[in-house]
Amino acid sequence: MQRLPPEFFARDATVVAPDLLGKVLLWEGYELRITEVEAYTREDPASHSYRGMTARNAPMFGPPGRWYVYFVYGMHHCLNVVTGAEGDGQAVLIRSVWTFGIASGRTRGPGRLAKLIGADLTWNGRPVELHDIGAVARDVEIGPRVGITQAVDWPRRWVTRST
DNA sequence: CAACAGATTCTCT
DNA sequence: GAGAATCTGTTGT
Repeated sequence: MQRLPPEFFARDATVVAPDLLGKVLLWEGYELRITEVEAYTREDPASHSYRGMTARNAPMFGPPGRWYVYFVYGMHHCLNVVTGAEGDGQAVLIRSVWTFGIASGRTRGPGRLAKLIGADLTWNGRPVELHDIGAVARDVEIGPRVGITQAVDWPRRWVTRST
């Protein structure tokens, strides 16, 4: 079990995203293994950072390896990891994880994941603690992202069925 | 300032 | 497939 170093996140979101599959987030003593991610970069029309920095997306322009949590639809929080170099405005959205312990299974959607682990706006800018347990994600599929209307066809979503 | 769309999810049709 | 819950950012009058 090795904690991912800052250098891990200081790469392009499209490179970090697939590399995050199989990595582990420790929460309340349980291992949450990442199974679905999406990459968002500055030149992406669907990215929050596309039109520059605002109060909400400011964490995306901060140093990599920190959390970027935003509130959408007046109801849900979404959990992202800032990537690239400071000022790049990149992030990887963590859409779902595989839970062990309580009830093993795949979480459904980024909103439910954030609620499960209690992620909210106070997480913004805090260092990310993810671990490499040596697991290799298998059966990785690349496909279109979810819930957007711009650049829908950009292959920037990665999913693995392995646990 | 009003209108609308949005990196969501649940419920009913 | 449509609607609700209801916050944030963008665009237009």
